[in-house]
Parts: sequence; C-alpha cells; structure tokens
Amino acid sequence: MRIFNTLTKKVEDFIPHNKDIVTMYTCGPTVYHYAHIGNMRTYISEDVLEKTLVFLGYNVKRCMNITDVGHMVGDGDAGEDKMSVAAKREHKSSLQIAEFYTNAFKADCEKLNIRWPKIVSNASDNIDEYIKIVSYLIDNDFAYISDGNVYFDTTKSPNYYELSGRNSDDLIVAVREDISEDSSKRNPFDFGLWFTNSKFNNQELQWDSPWGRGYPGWHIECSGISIKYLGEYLDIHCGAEDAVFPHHTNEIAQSESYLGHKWCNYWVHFGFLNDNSGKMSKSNGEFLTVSVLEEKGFDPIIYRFYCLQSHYHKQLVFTFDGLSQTRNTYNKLINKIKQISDDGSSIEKNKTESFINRFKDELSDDLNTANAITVLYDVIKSDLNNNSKLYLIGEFDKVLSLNLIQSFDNKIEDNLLDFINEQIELRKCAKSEKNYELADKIRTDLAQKGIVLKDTRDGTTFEIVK
RNA sequence: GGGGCUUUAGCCAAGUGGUAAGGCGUGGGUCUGCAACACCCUGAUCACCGGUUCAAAUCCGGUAGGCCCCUCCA
Repeated sequence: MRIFNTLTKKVEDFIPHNKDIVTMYTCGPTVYHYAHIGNMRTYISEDVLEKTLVFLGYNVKRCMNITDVGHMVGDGDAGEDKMSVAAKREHKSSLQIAEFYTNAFKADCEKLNIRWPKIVSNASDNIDEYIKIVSYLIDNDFAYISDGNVYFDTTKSPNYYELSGRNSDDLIVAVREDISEDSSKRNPFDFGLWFTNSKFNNQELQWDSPWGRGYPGWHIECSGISIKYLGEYLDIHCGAEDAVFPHHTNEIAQSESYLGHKWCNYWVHFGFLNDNSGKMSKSNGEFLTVSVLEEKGFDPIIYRFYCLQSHYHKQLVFTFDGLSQTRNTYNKLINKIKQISDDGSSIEKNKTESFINRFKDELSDDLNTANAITVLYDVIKSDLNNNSKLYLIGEFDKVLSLNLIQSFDNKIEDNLLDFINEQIELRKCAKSEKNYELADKIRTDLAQKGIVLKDTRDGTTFEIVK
C-alpha cells in the first residue's frame, strides 16, 4: 500500500507500527447541524481507505470522535459557539442537539454505505483524559495558565511547523487583519487547551478541572480520544485538507509533548468538494445534504460513485449535471451486471486472481479508485464465465460499496407476475394485429407502475424499477 | 503577503520519460412497428512559453487561470 503522506509531502509505502494491527483515527463531525455532501466526501474517502486496508489483509482498528462540546470560533474572533447557536436556534439543549445530529449523521453514513467505525466516542465522554494530558503538559512546562485559561506554548514544540510546511516567519506575516489577538497568550500561535474564562460564558456544557470550571480546547479532544482508544502509536490520522493547520498541527504538538515520542506516521488529507462558486459552506444558509440529493431523485449511492470516480486528494467540483451523468453511468453499469446471471459455472481461480491483483494494485497506488473502477469494467468485458465475474464484482464491492450486486430476485408476488405476463401476452397480440396504439398503451401503463418492458429477439422481458 | 494544490477531448477522469486508459454524452450504424435496452463504430498531442533529453502530458524554469489554508469550517 502506498499513500500520500502530508507529513513528508510524498507518496510513501505504508508500514504500520505493529504489523498485526493498523490503528486509524478519523476526525469526526461537529454535530451542530446536518452534514453537507462535502463533509460526506471525506467520510466516503476514509471508508474506502479503511476497506482497502482490510481488503489488503490488514486488521484495522479505527476510531472516530463526535464533537459535541463547544467548538470555538476563534480566540479573538467575534462569533458564537456553534453548539450554543444551534441550541438557541432550535430551542433544545446542547446535548439534545448533539444527539439529534449524531443520529442524522449516522443515517447519512448508512445511505452512503459508509461503515460506522468500531470505536466512536463523544468528546464530552472523555474529559478525564483531557485533564490528564493537560495536567502533564503544565507540569512539564509545555503549557501555561494565563487569565484562567490553559495554553500550549508552541515554542516548546520543535517541529511545530513540519506538517503544514510553514514557518514562524510566514505565520507572523500571515496573521489576518480581521483577527484580534488574544492578549493572554505568550506567542500568537499558542492555542487553548482548557478554557475557564472566555467570552463564551453561555457555554452550556462545562466541567470541573484543576484550573476551574470550564471546557476543553478544540484540539485536545482528538489527541485525547485517539491516545485513549488507539494507544501511544497511531498509524494513520485522517481528515479533510483544512484540518492540516492548525488542528492537526496542534494535535501533533500536544500529543508528542505528552507522549515524549513520535505519535503518528501517516497523515492523510482529503480534498474539498467545491461548487461552482468555491467551497461548500454551512454558514451561508442553504447547503446540500444527502437528503436534498434524495429529494431531487438521486440515490445517495450515486454520489458515492461520483466521489470514487475522482481522486480523494484532488478537489472536486460538484454539479448536478455531473451527478446526472454519474447516475447514467451507474445505471448502465448495474444493467450490465444484471445481465450476468448465475449459470452454475465454477469460479476460474487462476483467472480471477489476476483481476483481484490488478484491483489491489490500483487501490494500493494511493487509492486510485478511478482505475479500480476501470478494472471492474474490464472484468465485465472479459471472457470469464459468469460466476467468476459475479465473484469478482462481489469482491470489488467490498471496497467500492456501490451495491453492485443487488438482490434482483426480490420476490414478485404471484398475482403481479400473472398480471404482467397477461399484459405482455395482450400486447403481443396487439402487435401481431398491428394495433400499435394498444400495444404502446399497455407499455406506458406498465411503465407508470414501474414495470419496464424490453423487446428482445427472444421475446419480451420486463424489469421492475423502483 | 506567506504556505499548498490544480490545469488532459463537450463533461468526469487515468496516466511521472518512449508516440494519450476508462466512463458519460454526441454523431453514425445493427436491432425495432416505434421506443427503450443491448451491441458496433466515432473524438484530444495533454493551459501557454522556454529549457533538459535520442525521446516529455510526464523532468526543470517562467507566464496565465482555478481552488484551498493562514486559528469557524470536512
């Protein structure tokens, strides 16, 4: 397996710390609103990464957090805590909001065939862990208390800029003019580990700590949850590209200061989904969710396919034209697969193996899903017998998860079947009498019931579409 | 201002030195009463300029466009 590592800016061979088990951490959603399809692109990519590793024979232990505590807008920014805003908007408590949107997120994942990680933990359930880490950081002089808040001292982290590829000079110049500095910090890029004193005193969820009643900083939750559930050595840490700085940069700083050694070897970042005007955002009101796609008549799996056709690392522009095109592609693909029937043939192991290997090679090449899909097409076009093809398609779908093998034998009730056959017979008579008006009427009437007739050389067949 | 990504046919997109995969669409054809389905055929010298090389979409330099990040954001 080769994968692009943000840490080194190169595609590298993947070598897990412990060859028996791969630990993988993915930054989860902040559950203050529905996820938009751009958010979901990242989770689709992570799902493919996990399933690829499993397909290649790795044992994967994956963990994801759910951010249900206050997400700071910025230390100096005018702004409000997102959870509180949502709570106010919907007249619910923060916890109710979090629960509601966690469930919505879970439902979206199911629709997109994203496997729910084995370990999912709420930020609010691990406060003890954060306190433990923050205490250590203070005791060992990596962090300091100022104006009631605890800050990480970035000058104590020698490789602070490694992941982001920046340097301190860049950042000093780069400070945006619209951000007012938090005067409590020693250095402008120090970040909060624990807050007891901020302008967000309407924060609903607060906990007691050695530094007073308050709540954790944004970055500490991922470090805490990851270390708690996956141990001191993490193989893969994933997230969207915007998390590189400052979120992941800060995670590295605090985690490695706490652990005293290198923490995570592979940092994998996913490209954004943009629309024609640029990045998708929740802040400007309307945004695209999985449900909106469904309302517009798109099976969410079409969107998964849309994502898999391009590379995870590249930014992708979303358009409904593009999605329609993908729907067409998908329907044709499924149609081709439907025509491959189980004919009792035995699987040609010697031939299927080379296709499996090609499929693995493409995925191993930095998750080249577009080429993996091409291998799928090659299987369909190949001279393999039917059951070999079906076997391969089923195997590939373990990673692609596009519902390629659908249960077509969904039982048709006998009386419906009789009815259809009756209609087909009627139409056949009409056709032979050249009564095409009646023949066409029968066809359109059936079509309206979701029964599509197909005239083939061997007679008329039908297909039930939903 | 700084950091990074990106630019391949109408659209999506693969391809990191040897004369451009795949998919969708389009057009033409086979089939058909018609239609749908299916099948066959159909297209680009790779943003631009310069360099390295026997040879570059692929390496180097520059120009232009698009996008992301620089403490909300997947």
